[in-house]
Amino acid sequence: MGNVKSIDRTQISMVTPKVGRETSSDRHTRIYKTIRERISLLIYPPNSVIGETELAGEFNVSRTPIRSVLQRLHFEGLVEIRTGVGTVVTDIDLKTMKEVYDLRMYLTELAAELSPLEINSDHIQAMESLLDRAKQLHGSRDSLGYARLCNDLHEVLISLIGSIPLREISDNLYYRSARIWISMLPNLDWNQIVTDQELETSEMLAAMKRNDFRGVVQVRRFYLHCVLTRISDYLKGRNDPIDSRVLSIPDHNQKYD
Amino acid sequence: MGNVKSIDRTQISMVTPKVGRETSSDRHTRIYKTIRERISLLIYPPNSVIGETELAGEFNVSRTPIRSVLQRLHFEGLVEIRTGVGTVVTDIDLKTMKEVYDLRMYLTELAAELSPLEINSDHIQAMESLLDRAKQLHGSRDSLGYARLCNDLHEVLISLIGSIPLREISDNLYYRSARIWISMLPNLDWNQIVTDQELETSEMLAAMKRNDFRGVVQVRRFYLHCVLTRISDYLKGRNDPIDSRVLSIPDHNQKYD
DNA sequence: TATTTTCAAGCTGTATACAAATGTTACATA
DNA sequence: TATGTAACATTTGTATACAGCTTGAAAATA
Repeated sequence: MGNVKSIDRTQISMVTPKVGRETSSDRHTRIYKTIRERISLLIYPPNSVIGETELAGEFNVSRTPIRSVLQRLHFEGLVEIRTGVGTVVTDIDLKTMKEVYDLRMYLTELAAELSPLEINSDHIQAMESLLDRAKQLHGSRDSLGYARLCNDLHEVLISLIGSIPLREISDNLYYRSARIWISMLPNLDWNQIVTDQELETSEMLAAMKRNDFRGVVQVRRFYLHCVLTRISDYLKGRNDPIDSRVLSIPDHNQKYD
Repeated sequence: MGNVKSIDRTQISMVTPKVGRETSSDRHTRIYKTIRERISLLIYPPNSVIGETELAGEFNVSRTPIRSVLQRLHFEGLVEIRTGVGTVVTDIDLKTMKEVYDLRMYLTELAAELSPLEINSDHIQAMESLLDRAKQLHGSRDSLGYARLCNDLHEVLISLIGSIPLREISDNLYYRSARIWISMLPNLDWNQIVTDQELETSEMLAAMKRNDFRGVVQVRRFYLHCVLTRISDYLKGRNDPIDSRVLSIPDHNQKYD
């Protein structure tokens, strides 16, 4: 066996670089999550252009690491990189949206079958916090707060998925479809939306207190069904022909700044 | 409305660049598929190191486009990029392998439910060709030919999936798990494997001739179940403790060349 | 005036020099 | 002999200059 010194050395070399400074990979993840969140919150709305140089300046790096992040977002379907133009936030067409929501509904149920994790007090506390935030949304029409709430709820739910590949796929599909729902909020009944959200959260919380993951995912599946129905109903209600572009309601064509 | 001339101009500008030279995106896809195939065929075996400079030389580009491809393969879990070391082909641990196979079995059935495409004569012809190739494998122990056959069968099957997100996910999961099965071939009964493959293909072909996509995916699911069972059985039969590394049979630690 | 052409500004794509990290190997030393 | 150390070769990570492409506006032209 090794002596005490060699063990100490190993421990030091394991700890030092983590505490000391941010890894290249860590920085990639940080920038990636930041931009992905901005897309999901419509801070970068669909069809807006986000330039590499601009982001490089903001995060104090060169274009190279930024390009790495943007290419990843491109592979995941969140942005489109056009030569000579810029990196454009994608705008989901109707067919893809339907496909993604259908998939999410199936995979949500699957999450309860494929090695679900134990529900612990941390999860329940997180959900209680989310329920509080849902209740506070009734007053003002805070779309951004609602969007953040959706993201955080998603975060709690995927943390219960034991299968890592399934968790990654669920995460990807969520961010691929979330923005379209948020984009529609201005045209829908705010009180109804917030009430639904509050109901969903409280029913999930109740199921989690019974340690009933299947109950949780059934609530989730029903919620997704409702969202998809609301979107379809709204699109049917509009008179102009649906041109496969869903989000032409606000004017998104100008550059973000 | 625009006159004839302007229409002509549009058509020209749409066609010319596609025919003339390879797009940057096309080249990315070509290199990506090439390297991914090499990984799936064990030309780059698990734990082998593939250097950026080496690939850059082979494909006559600089490191930059190669890095783009390798990062994509990294996001998809096929390689691990280690600073100062190189890009290493990943070696799946037992738990992840089980998770991926379980997922693939569920998603295979889902493919028949979610907007399946029509089975046409092209598909049937392709399958008949695959069946021929399977029959010819009986004589010599051609692992590489078997691996190519598996890849080509996979290609036909995902071409029947109408839902594009589901197709992409299925593709990704296939390449994430395919190598481990190929890695095990030297330790298994060759005739049994080839017979199974021939049977799977012929049953799928029969189902396709009935235009029975559900039949096809049920054959596929059963096949995946058999593969998973074979892998588990083999691992149980070995006496050494399973150390979460599955593929320690051949010596993969040296560099590919 | 309407249309075509030209060109310039701004963006992404690529190549490359250099920085940082890793692992090995030789060497000094207890 | 065993061990710690330091130099070195090799690899990935980053910054940056430049090339190629796209778009829109100005200028030329029918």
